[in-house]
Amino acid sequence: MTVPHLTPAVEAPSAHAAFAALRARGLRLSSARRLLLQALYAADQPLSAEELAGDGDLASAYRNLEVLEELGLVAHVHLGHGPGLYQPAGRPSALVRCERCGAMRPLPPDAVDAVRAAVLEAVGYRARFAHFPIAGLCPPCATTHHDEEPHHHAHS
Amino acid sequence: MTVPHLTPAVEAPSAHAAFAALRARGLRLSSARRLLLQALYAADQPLSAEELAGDGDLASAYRNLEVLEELGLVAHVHLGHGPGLYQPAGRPSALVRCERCGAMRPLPPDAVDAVRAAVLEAVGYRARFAHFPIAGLCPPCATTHHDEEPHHHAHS
DNA sequence: TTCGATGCAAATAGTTTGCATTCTA
DNA sequence: TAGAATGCAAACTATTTGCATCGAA
Repeated sequence: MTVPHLTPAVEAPSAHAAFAALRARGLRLSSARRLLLQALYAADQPLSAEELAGDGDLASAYRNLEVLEELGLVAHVHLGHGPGLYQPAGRPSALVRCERCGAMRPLPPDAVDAVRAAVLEAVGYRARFAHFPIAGLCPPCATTHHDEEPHHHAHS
Repeated sequence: MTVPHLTPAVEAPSAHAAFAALRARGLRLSSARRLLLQALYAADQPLSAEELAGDGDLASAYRNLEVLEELGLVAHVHLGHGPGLYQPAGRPSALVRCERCGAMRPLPPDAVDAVRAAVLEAVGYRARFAHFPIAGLCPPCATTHHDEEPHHHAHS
């Protein structure tokens, strides 16, 4: 097991680079792993273990994602509800997510810095948004009357 | 069902005030509900449905918490993993939580304002920390070597 | 004496684990 | 061919739902 909480990211820029990183660590490149990594790098958004597993075994997908995360090749995010979502390490930055319609947007680095500074000064914590996005309301949802329909698909 | 996302809080200041709010809505004050509300108001920290249910039925506890939340009497927070935690509405403010040891601290209002302003300016979202705390590392955990033991109990 | 609320059981979603088998290095 | 990784089944946690019974108003 040994799940390091702050693994220094290996950050492979592509599926093939990730293959190499795997071999370098003495791990084996099985077809399941290859497919999973290809799906991961091909996606332009974080995907669930189930989506990444495709037709393959879900348990294996979770096991592989865990390994890849320990290696620092992969990172996951927890949205409000639903499954955790995975993506290549390095991409995450900080996300802001609408609690009402689920719309997500990356928070620009300077804003991240401002938030970090405010939190650090106030309580001494080093804020991290890699695993949990900042929750809020997007402009349309914030404007809309509170008892109407959400603008897209609803979450909590 | 009808789970409003921005219920204007009724905010009863005590268990008895909550009893009154229930009756005012034409709802019944069962013993299960009384016990749950008493546990909720007696606690100085958010508790899980299981903790609040005690010896009583878990399903009923969830059902009651849902009702109480719709009424605006109760609010819940999602920590990293584990069950959702419930507390009387009005208390939540914004929490900062250590991803490593789980230590939580309230974020003072001026810091909350600073964070909200930064997020609003950057992406136009109205940040809310009622359901999901800000994740980060507390001072001791941030200092500690990354491969050592967490300072308390570990989470993700 | 209603109908709201309960308690138990069973279903669901997301994730993890045990274990015999398969396949990579 | 050793042992890493797989695939299937079963266990687990958090939560929800169906339904017959009970009890508060």
